Amino acid sequence: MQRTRFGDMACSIARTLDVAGEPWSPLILRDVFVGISRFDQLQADLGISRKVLTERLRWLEDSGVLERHRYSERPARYEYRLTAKGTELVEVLMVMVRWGDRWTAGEAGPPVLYRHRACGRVSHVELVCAHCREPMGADDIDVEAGPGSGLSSAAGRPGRRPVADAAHAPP
Amino acid sequence: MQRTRFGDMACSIARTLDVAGEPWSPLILRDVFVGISRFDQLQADLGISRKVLTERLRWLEDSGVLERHRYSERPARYEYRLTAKGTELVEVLMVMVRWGDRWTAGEAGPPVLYRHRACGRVSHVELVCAHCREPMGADDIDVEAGPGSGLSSAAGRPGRRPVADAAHAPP
DNA sequence: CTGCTCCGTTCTTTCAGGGAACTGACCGGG
DNA sequence: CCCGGTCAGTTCCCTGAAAGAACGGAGCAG
Repeated sequence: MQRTRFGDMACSIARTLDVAGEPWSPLILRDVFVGISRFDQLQADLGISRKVLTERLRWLEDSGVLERHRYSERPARYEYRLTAKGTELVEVLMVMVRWGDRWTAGEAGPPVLYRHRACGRVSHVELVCAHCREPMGADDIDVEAGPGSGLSSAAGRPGRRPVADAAHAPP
Repeated sequence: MQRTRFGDMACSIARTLDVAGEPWSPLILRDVFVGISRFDQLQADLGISRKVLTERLRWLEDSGVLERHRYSERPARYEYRLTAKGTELVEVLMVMVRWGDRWTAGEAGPPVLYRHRACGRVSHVELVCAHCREPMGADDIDVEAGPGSGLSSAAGRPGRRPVADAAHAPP
């Protein structure tokens, strides 16, 4: 957990960070996604302190991103699984992988490859507009105030990025 | 900065987190992206401690994600801009926004809207395969060891996720 | 020369992460 | 029946990083 609470900000980035923003959480989700799902496995694989791992797992469970599933009665044993909410969060990781591969992989090449089951090829993700299906990167959009911004209407003067600091309400 | 260094791990997620993984960095990038680019603006907008803001900006600059541009001589004044590397990192934020909008926005609706310049519509991003352009989410892929994995070849037995813990080399 | 803005340092306090030992329920073997 | 081993945590102390607030200094306006 970070010192400052992000969950109250009127910003979807901040609210996402509030769930999975501190450094270990994305790696925990990655491990659970690839099948490392038990406490000791996670601890050994990540090298995380058991204390912090416990805290993170509880937090992710409380956030509805992971669920704790008892796979053995009587020596009560648990494994963690991604919920639908958590599986969608993995998409964020996939884009992070893409960026890391491009900018930090070095000469060794990417450490992991993704095979797209639909077409059978080793591939990577690309961002497109949900409507026109054309590429939609950071340079292809304008930002506007939405209903949850705390502003009554979009009053930003026209420009490259109409609304600058309306992305999050004042305290 | 986190206690444990992620930059050395053979995992693109960890290496991305090493650059922008601690909680404030994504929000700094968001602000710079929407035009909040000066020190005092950032500090006031985020409510971050000035000390930490200084550290983060240096780190992001050293990582090649931001550049410091002097917009005024003689009362030397600077603003921060996204590099190409940083602009691509914003794509990760866009996917985080998508997730936050879907799962944490509540009844107020999303705080910000993105208008796709190519088609003119308010939209959101979707992940597709770079090859076949079909949807490519967490459930649509298999993971395999890549050249940078530290493994000589992909020896994982076939299954839903062929390579489980080969995603990152052993210590 | 007084106050103001901008962009940071420096200082102290506090709190979360790291590391390692400990618990406790269960199981298998000799 | 006791020993060792596995799994899933819990408890403890120590240190280092974040928060908060004060300070600095360069320039400029009045």
